[in-house]
Amino acid sequence: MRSPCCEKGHTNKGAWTRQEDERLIAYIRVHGEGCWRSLPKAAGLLRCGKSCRLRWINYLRPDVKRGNFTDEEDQLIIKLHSLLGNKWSIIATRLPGRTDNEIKNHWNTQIKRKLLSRGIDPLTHGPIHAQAAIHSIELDRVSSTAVLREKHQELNLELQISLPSTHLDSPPTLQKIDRQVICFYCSLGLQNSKGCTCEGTSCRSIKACQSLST
DNA sequence: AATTTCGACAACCGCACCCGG
DNA sequence: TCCGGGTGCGGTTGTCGAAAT
Repeated sequence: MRSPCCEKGHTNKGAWTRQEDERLIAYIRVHGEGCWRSLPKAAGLLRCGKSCRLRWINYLRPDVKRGNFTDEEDQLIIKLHSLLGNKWSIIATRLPGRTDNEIKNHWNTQIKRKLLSRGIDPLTHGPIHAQAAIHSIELDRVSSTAVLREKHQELNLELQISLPSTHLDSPPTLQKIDRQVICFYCSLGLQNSKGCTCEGTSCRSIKACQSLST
């Protein structure tokens, strides 16, 4: 059994106070980020390490951009979400100053609604009426799975999460740039990401990925 | 003016992954 | 190779202020 990340009985919860914020900022200014587990005690905070990390990353970090999202940012989020799904941390790396939590909240409260109002399914990024078609087909118990498959093909639904048209001639996660095959994640500048498939390809080294992605 | 509803966002929780021993 | 601690991620909940009734 894993020990809990903190002694719940001795930690504060809920909104952070100004004093707590100041303590955390002061501590990280001196000691830097890291070792979140021991940070609260060292900084004199009655908080769990996770809570400190979250507070710092999402709110106190000096490079956090606050304020409304621009249309350009919205478009980028929609585009990245259509490619990556709910990989908020990866999406956040493409929006300087924005945190994964902020983007996730913005998606759930605003972008989702915006897409729905345009008749676009926020999950598939395809038209909503096509989703309804799929649903009705799936409910059709009389049909065999083979028939279902046939129907899906007939519908030619544009519901697959696919690469932008410029990448359509490439396999799902790989695309060709300058005649070298690099993985899709690296092409987005996401070397080191979990989805990176460069392992075992001509783009094996991170250096290679970085030089190709720039 | 009081109450209710809704939206935005901060924070929490549990799980999975990574890495060192 | 396995195990356990630390950390990060994504889903969910809680809270608070604004708008509506």
